[in-house]
This record gives sequence, structure tokens and C-alpha cells, in this order.
Amino acid sequence: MDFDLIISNVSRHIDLNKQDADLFISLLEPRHIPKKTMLVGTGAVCRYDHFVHKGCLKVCYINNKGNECVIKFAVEDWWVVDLDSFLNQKPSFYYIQAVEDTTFFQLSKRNYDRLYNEIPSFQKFSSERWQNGFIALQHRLIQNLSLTAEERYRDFLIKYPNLEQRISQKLISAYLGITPEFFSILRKKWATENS
Amino acid sequence: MDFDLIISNVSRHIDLNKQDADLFISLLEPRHIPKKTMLVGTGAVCRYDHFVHKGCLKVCYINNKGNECVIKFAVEDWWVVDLDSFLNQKPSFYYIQAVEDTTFFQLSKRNYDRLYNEIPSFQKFSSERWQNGFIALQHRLIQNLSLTAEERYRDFLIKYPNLEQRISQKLISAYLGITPEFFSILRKKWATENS
DNA sequence: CGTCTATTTGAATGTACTCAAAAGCGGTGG
DNA sequence: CCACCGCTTTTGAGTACATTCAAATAGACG
Repeated sequence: MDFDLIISNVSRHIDLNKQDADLFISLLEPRHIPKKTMLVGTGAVCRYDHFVHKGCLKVCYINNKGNECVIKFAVEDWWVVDLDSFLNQKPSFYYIQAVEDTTFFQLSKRNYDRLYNEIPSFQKFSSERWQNGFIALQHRLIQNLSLTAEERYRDFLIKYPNLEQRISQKLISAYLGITPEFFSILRKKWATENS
Repeated sequence: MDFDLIISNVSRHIDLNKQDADLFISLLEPRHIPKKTMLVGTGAVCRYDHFVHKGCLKVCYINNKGNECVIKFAVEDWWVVDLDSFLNQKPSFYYIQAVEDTTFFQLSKRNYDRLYNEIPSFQKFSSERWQNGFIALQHRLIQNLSLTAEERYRDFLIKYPNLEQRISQKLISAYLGITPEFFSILRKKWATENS
């Protein structure tokens, strides 16, 4: 198994000595799942934190009109978890599902807590992760308050480079918070504008 | 000065012994400002974390149409800071302004760091704060993706009990992400519905 | 090849906005 | 104490953005 990506990811936040890195790696469980696999179902407890090595996962929920809404995508080099469910071991509001065949590492709550207690800098990593997550989420909230669908799409392209070519338009529209029909209209409009 | 509220707030997350509590209190700076005071200007560095003891602050930005958008209100018992600006000591994207005459405690970055280093459980407090903030923000993001203005208003009423009577409709609409004109129309509609 | 889903297209509708104007309300100065 | 000023709120007409529903077309997969 290739741990370079995940070690490099963590190392961007904290310094891991050889011993800590070995402990960290030993607690990870590599997995490979085919597309459409449900990793965490709505109402289930999110028992693992996940780091995507290759492929793509989505975090979603079904809104009151019965449509799927995408909270976030997790592609290569992204961490993903239902924080509320994972930390408090309570039923998740979201579900996490594979969009593509996906290779990832999972870290159980037990091992997460162990790292938290045994590697002081892992606390820092964790803390920074949620601080940055908070900042990023606030940024996305602003977009949804202020921007049109077209502007939000531009932002999607920047946030997830090249993902647009890998997933369906239906999924993109579920992320943008618009209907697939309207997204199709926008695409046509953009095509004529740039010709 | 009355430290009961802030001590009780922190104590909901962690246990503070007498010594830690005294240190904590000694690092706080009480302030009182009249309404409309700009606490942190857009582009300024957010040098303090704030805890509102009485009154109300708002965190806002001006969108590309020139309208004020409200990210959050901070009333009694709420903490408020521009996290990105405060942690990284960089210019803030938001501004923080008093909606009412407000009494609050401010905690400088230097003292924040000192607490972080000297009181281990303060790390826990801080960490939990951003985890909970992340969870709450995700919840608000969902609302903006899925809910109508009317549903978002219901949620505002729950999140900020009684605040509705204290602030202008213009401010509420800036929080909901709708125009004051449209908010006025909705109010009239609700009034006829409940008669 | 057939089936199932995704995408496109179109018409009618709903939600929310812009602009303009009038009415209400609060604070300030004379 | 009142008159005036500025800001908030209401109202209305016209418009833009986005949705729903239905149907046709195109792609993907077994």
C-alpha cells in the first residue's frame, strides 16, 4: 500500500517523526470499494474518518422535496467524515457514497482517539483541520447567500479541478443547489456565449 | 465586573479549577461600546476574540451588489471572532459592528495563545468550539441550499430567540439573504395566513 | 439489443429582485 | 414641543432567475 499521499497530507500541517508516522500508518485500514457503494448510510453511525487516496466520494442528504443534495465531494487527498456523527457516535444526518471506484484509508474512532492522546501534534492537526474547515464552510455559505448559480459553478471548478469531467451533470447540479434541467440551460447559454 | 456568564459558558465545555478560572478572568478585557461602533473593520486584522455579555454584535460583509450580508449575530452568551483573520493575523474579509449598546469581554491573540499553552483544557474548549461551529455552519449551509426564505426565517427565530423584536427587519433580511422589500411582503402574507 | 438513467428542450409557474414612490418612525435642533 | 431630516418599511409594477412537469433524445451498461 502506498502511504506517501496521506503522509504528505498530514505533513503539510505538522511534523511527524518516523515513530509517529509508523504508528499513524499502523492504525490506518486501506479499503477499495466500487462506485455506488454506500459507505455510511443515513441514520447509521459514522464509525470511521476517511482519507481518499484515489477516486471520489460524495457526502449527501435528501431534502424535503426528495432530491439529493451534495454537501461536498472528497477526491484524492481529501479527508471526509460526518463530524457530528463521528465525534458523538450518533446517527448521521448525511450519507457518504462512492461516486467512482475508490481507494481510501479509514481510521476508526478508537484509533482516532488513540492518535489524539498519543501524538500531541495530532491534536494540532485535528484542531487545524476543523478551523480550516470552518473557514472554508463560511466561504461557501457566503457564496450561497450572494452568488448566482453561474458564479457558484465557477467556484466549483476552482475548488475541484477537473472533477467536472469525471462526474455527471446531475451530481454537479445537486452540489450547486439547482435542478439538472436548469443546469442544462446554463450550459447551453455558456456554450453560445463563448463561440 | 460580572464574570458569571462567561465562566458558566466555558464551564459547559470544560472543568476549570479556581486557579485556571482566575488566570482566564485576568486575561479578559471588559469593554462597553455604543450601537453602530465598528469593532473590526473590513481589511483590518481581528486582534481579539469577543464574548458578548449584553447587547448584540453582527458579523457582515458587503456583497458585489453593494448590499450588506449578515453572517451571524452574537448576542448575550455568544463568542464571536473572524477566525481566519484572528488565527492568521491577516486582514479580515468581514466587519464586526455593534447592533445595540454592547458590553463584552475581549481576549487578545497573545492572551488566547497563552491560555492555549498554559491551560491544557483550553485547547479542548477551543477545539470543541470549532468542531461545533463547523457542525452548526454545515447545518446553516443546508438550509440555504434547501430551504425557502420562509423556512430560513423560522430557523432564525429558533436560533436567536427574541432577537427578532430587538433588531430591524432590514437586518433580519440581510441575515436571511433576501431584500427588505421581499421580507416585508412575506410578513404581510404570514399575517393574513394567521388571521 | 433493450432497459434504465441522464440530458435536453419547451411551456407554464413560482420565487425573489429592481426600481420607484409613498408612508411611517425616530432622533435632533431650533 | 414641534418641525424636519434621514432611514426604515410598505406597496406596486415590471423583470429575472430558477423550478415543475412532460416529453423527446442520447448514453451507458448488462
